[in-house]
Amino acid sequence: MPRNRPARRNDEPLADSGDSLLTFRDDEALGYCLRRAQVSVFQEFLSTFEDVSLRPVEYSILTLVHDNPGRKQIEISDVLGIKRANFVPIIDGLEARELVERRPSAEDRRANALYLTRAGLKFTLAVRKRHEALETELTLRLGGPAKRAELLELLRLLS
Amino acid sequence: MPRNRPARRNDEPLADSGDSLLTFRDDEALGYCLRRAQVSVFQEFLSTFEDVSLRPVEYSILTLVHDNPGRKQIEISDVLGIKRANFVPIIDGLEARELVERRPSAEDRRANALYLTRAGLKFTLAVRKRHEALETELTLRLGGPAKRAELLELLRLLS
DNA sequence: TATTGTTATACTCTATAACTATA
DNA sequence: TATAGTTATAGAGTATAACAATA
Repeated sequence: MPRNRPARRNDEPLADSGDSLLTFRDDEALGYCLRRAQVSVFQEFLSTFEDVSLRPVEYSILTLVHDNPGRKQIEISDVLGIKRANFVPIIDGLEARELVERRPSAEDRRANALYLTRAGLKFTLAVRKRHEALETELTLRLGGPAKRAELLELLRLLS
Repeated sequence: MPRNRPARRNDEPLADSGDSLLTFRDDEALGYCLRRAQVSVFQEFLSTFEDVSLRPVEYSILTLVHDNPGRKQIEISDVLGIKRANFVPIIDGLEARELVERRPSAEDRRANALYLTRAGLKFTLAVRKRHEALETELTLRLGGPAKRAELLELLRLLS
């Protein structure tokens, strides 16, 4: 949704002038603030990886296939909460870029086993490095690793 | 995105059995955890207000118009980060439900001033009550108001 | 019968361009 | 010339149904 106004106190009266700020109770609502932070961090991800055309979901798939080579499409898509029907064109894209390979599964001839190509491995290690730098930057903004851990803990309570 | 697996330690080795859990580094990544929590809380919002067909964006608009009656569409949509073109059908819907009214603006004949109808006011006060209950429930899950404030503070640092 | 990958399709969200009527 | 509201449209993301091959 957002990209929003500087925060203001909700208990301040609304001035009468034409272009005054609006009172906005929702900027203290958990759902709204979660959404705003999530969109902001995702946009930061997008601009960080713009030059290599990498979306968050593709990054997750690459790291997942890297750490779990040979898994079926359905196993990878399940972890990410992506319907198998919607997963197909995403893998199509990664395969067209020769980062990921579909190979017939040895145990189940219905299934595709997913692997990183050599180029995919190199790419994945590189973007993972950049992702770590992004996490470090965000951690700094939060006030250090303890604050980051605190945030992750609280987010987990809502998930 | 998610609806995910029980958390596990990323440093545990991946077992060889066919249906073992996958290693998933991203479940410690800020962006991913933010997204998961946001989706979860939004889904909770949707099921809470399912019987009155209220989406988060509509709730925000109603409270915003309630607290700032007579504002132009562009002023309300700007606060929420919604393009004015996309705002039109949303207001169409709220107007069709007779919760919100477009009235010609006194000062600017290009603009629509937005107001709650009598029914819209009643509806807004009712859903605001239920929203407060939802916030209370989430606050409980976080471990109390101090934890909630902590979370909001950390989210603001990322926004 | 059930599952894997796939196609087709639809619905929501979001983004842009262009039009009109005003300013 | 710029702005408010509107329309049309295109792109993502997400959801379901159905089919072929295989379990």
